Amino acid sequence: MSSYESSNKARPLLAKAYNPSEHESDIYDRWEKSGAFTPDGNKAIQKSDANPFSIIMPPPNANGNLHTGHAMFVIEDIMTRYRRMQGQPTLWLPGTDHAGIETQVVYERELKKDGLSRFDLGRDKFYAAALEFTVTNRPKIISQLRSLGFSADWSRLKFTLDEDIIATIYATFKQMHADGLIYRGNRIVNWCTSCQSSFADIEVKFVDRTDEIYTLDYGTVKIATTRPETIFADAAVAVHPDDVRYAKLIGQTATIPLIDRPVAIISDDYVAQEFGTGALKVTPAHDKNDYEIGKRHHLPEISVVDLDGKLINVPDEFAGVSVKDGRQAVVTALEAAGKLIKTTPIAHSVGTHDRCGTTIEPLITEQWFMRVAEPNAKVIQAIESGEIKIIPERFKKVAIDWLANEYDWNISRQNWFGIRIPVFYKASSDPDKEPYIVTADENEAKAYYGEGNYRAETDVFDTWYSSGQWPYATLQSTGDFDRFYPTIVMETGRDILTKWVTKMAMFSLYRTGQIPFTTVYLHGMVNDEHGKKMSKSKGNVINPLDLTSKYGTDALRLALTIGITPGNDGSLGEAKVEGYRNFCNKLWNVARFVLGQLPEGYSPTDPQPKTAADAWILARVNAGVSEVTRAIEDYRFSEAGQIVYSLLWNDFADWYIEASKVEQNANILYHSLMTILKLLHPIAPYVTEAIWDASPATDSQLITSAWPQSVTITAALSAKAAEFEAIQAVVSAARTLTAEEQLSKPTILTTDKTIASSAELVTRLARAGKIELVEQGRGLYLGTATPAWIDADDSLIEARKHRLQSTQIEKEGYLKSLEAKLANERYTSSAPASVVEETRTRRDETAAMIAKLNEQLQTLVN
RNA sequence: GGGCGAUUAGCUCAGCUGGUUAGAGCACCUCGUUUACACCGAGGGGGUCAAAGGUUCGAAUCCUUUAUCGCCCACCA
Repeated sequence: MSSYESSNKARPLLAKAYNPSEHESDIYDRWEKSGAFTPDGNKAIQKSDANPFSIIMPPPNANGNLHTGHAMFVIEDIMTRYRRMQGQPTLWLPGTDHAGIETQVVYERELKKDGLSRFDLGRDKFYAAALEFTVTNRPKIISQLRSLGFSADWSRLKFTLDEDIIATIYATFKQMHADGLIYRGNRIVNWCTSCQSSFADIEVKFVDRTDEIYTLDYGTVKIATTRPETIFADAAVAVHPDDVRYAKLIGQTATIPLIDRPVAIISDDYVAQEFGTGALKVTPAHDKNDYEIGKRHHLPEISVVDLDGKLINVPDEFAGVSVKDGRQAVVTALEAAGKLIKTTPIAHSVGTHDRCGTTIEPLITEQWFMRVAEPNAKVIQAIESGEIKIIPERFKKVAIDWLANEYDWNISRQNWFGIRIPVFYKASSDPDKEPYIVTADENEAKAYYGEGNYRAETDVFDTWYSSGQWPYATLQSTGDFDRFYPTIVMETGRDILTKWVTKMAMFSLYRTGQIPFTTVYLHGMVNDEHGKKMSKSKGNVINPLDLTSKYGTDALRLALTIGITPGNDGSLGEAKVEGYRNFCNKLWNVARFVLGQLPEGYSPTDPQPKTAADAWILARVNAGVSEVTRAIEDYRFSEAGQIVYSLLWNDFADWYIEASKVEQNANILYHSLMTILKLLHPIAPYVTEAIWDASPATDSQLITSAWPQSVTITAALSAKAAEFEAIQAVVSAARTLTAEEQLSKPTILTTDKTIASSAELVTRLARAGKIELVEQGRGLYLGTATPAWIDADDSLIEARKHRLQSTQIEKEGYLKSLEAKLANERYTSSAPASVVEETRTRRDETAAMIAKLNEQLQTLVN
């Protein structure tokens, strides 16, 4: 029985080199048209008891361009393709993200070209226009993803602003609100004056900067500050309760310079005695910590910076000035008033908005918050218990630490392009009505408040509030929830572990009572060829599409798989991709050879080994199957790639194909090639499919062919395979000697009948003239376990004398160490038996080689 | 300030729970038109696994300390 189906569709591989662009788009179309990307596209090989496999693709920005981060989705494709071939119902669900604030900024730039701003359009029109802009752009990123060969089910493509997705977000908000997890508060938040919105703590990036710290005269005390422009917002001066210097001042007042307003001197543990003067000006409205102090001491919250970053509620001369200019002006005024005691440079870190780099202004504004403590606790439990597994494991701690320490989450944003928070406020002051109701339906608001008596919330959700619900929102929308939820793997960059992955887990446990995925696989960042971070300013940004157009998609995919480990940064350079292009070409030519050898009308049958080489390659391929399978199952994709690489090139091409030029076994050639194609297909889908397509004996596509199974190798087969290994050792040694001594067609002598009986094979592989079976060796000993010599005259032996001697010394040293090891009883008793046994074998082999070397050197002495 | 990671051949990196004389690709050197492949073949050189201690029969791998680089977190104005 053959595992291969028959057909006559073979198309010869004519091109001498693999040309990716000739094949890729055709193949992709064929895959997609056949339905292979859909969950039951592998119906023919689907096992009835197989577990469904699903991955949700992290949705790229619909307005964005493909970068190396997206290219890393190749890991997801590998898993998807592997599972599909394993006969599991498989779903890789793609989507795109409206990317609220980013898109808004980009689209405003577009508007600016026409001399317009978003205010010219108004909120609703702007939203509609930005949405249209996004929908128009979306096909670009999708086609870029497709060009990378990603076998996602595009028929299920979702968008973060799809109506049903939004409905899910609304339902979650409503439920959370009812459960008391959501509240509205006038609190200090991170405000970006450029984006005109508040942001979550995690979106604040601290950058190290050197600024000036000013020591100011507050009358009774001196204070140190980096923000003199906010002195007008001071509500108190705080000192540490244990600070003897200030003990008697507590309860008295200090005087804010320039405006001569007295403020209380209070004591609070927060103050660091050793910092500055040990006295802190407390500005509740413009500093997060001061805000907390203010709450503890019931201090007034005086705002002196507005939403545009301009000074307000300050003396006229500073009003309306930016924070930066205001600071300078205030310093000048302080100096003139003799209140500036000193100015010193200080290295500190300043919060900036991670998207636009603008310095964050802590301001008090009305925002929506979510209480995260309780929901997060459930996530921590799921991670700690291992219900959610994180690869690499060390990120478990990162995730847990983050979840345990997260403050209430500011979920509202003031940008315009986003999902509006489903709330209506009453416009009148009717005391009988709630100040706001939670609903997305305006009719409800109308019915509740009465026509004209309500207004809609204008804030939108933090983008992570909606994307955090992506797994179940999408699957519910496509009708796949029951079959594919929870998903199996979430594969994403380790940089959004806290921002996104933890949120998904939190929302999912809250809404579905289940984890959203069982395994989180985190990839690191892709750096340039020197391991340096890619950045526009350094000009070392690599565009994956430049590489694929030059070297083919498979080459890029291999480069992003091999040599890259989870959680660690990897490097990508043109040379690496070029190397894998060469590999693809190697495979192509191997296939050209193999397919070219098959007889007319060839129909494969089960491979039966005849020669030692046959047995050897069967064993190698079989081992490859089990190793690659295990590596993929264990998420060791780099190793999986390396194993196939070496199997194809070092084993199959370098040895077996060469051997097959002496004695051919079509079934084994064919079986080996087909198996390698399957093993490589998840990583390099195009070239493998192209070759599969040209193979004579199948009418199905490789993408939906069954993953190979490894079998138990019989003792007889492995004995036969060992014969070939002996041949390889002799051939290699002969080659080395031939090359080093620049011999031409030397004669190989051996006392081993098996080697001698493979005369044609050995001579061809070793480029030897001939091989003779002899009773007694002569000439130059090859140093192999199987006795073999190069027939040589004394001058050559003399020339090799030093080499022989150094080899002898080296071997003897080695032998000594092995013997010492075996003499050590603690070694023989505590090391595993197999390890000890191996040591014994090596000792015996080494001893045998030394004996022959001695023999050889003996003759030289004479 | 705390935490994490990295440090292995000239370069970029593998090396799973400690067990052959430490690997790969590229680069380098020497040969080679053996018709599948020069996007190739054969051979070669190159590493005291950052340093110092420790645990162990055995350490690149585990522990401690140090150094350098990188990342994350953090409320010191």
